[in-house]
Amino acid sequence: MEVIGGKWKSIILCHLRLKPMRTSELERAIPQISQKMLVQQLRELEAANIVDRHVYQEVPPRVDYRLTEYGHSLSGVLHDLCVWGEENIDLRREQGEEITLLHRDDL
Amino acid sequence: MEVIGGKWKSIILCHLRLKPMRTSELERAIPQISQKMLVQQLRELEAANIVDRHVYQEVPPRVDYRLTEYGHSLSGVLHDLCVWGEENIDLRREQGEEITLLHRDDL
DNA sequence: TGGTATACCCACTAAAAAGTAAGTATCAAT
DNA sequence: ATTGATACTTACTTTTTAGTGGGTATACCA
Repeated sequence: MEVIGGKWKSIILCHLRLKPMRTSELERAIPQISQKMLVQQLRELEAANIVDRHVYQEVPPRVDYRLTEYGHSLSGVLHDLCVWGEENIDLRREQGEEITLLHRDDL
Repeated sequence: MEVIGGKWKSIILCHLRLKPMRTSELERAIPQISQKMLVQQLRELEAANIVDRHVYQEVPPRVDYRLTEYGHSLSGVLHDLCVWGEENIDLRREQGEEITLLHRDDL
């Protein structure tokens, strides 16, 4: 939980699980996140060796982030959690709860 | 993540996954948690319909907590997360990191 | 020279989560 | 009347996490 906890990490990871993504792509994919939080969470995931920051030697600058091999070892858990979460949301929606979150449409 | 996030919920759930437990048992099983946090987290898990608070009509009072059926649907994910976490800890210990947490010995 | 594009970084503030220490309620047994 | 056991509450403080609004650096291109 220390590694994937917090408001944003699991969401970021769910995106990166599918393909490497650039900063700006992630920003678009997760519109609610601020630049600061995005960078900060990516740094922490990098420090935990879950994602790899890949810099292209180009101008204008280009960077993308991808799961490391170790990060991929989380993929299954993440997927299951995601599936559970979506069922969870469905259940709660059926019970009339209003849920407007970062799920489903983003993932 | 809203349901199982935070510092304590996943730990509590990992215990309850195995068997119903009383307040005092949980306190002993998770020595670092304060009474306040334990009760507070249990209340939140109850509100999310993940755990069920079972009161015995006895004196002195007796209460235990157990996963609801819905809570059990998390059991698999929780287990996988736990396994990943332990591998994670092993890896980091091999690399000389000092980790003193609530894991392994408690679970 | 100024504009564009990308990927940041920094200082500050606000909000949420967690921690601490003490108190409450019940009722039986002594 | 006091103690003991259990399961909480409450008030308060500290720490952590998240959000806001700005700024920086590089280098091409007109």
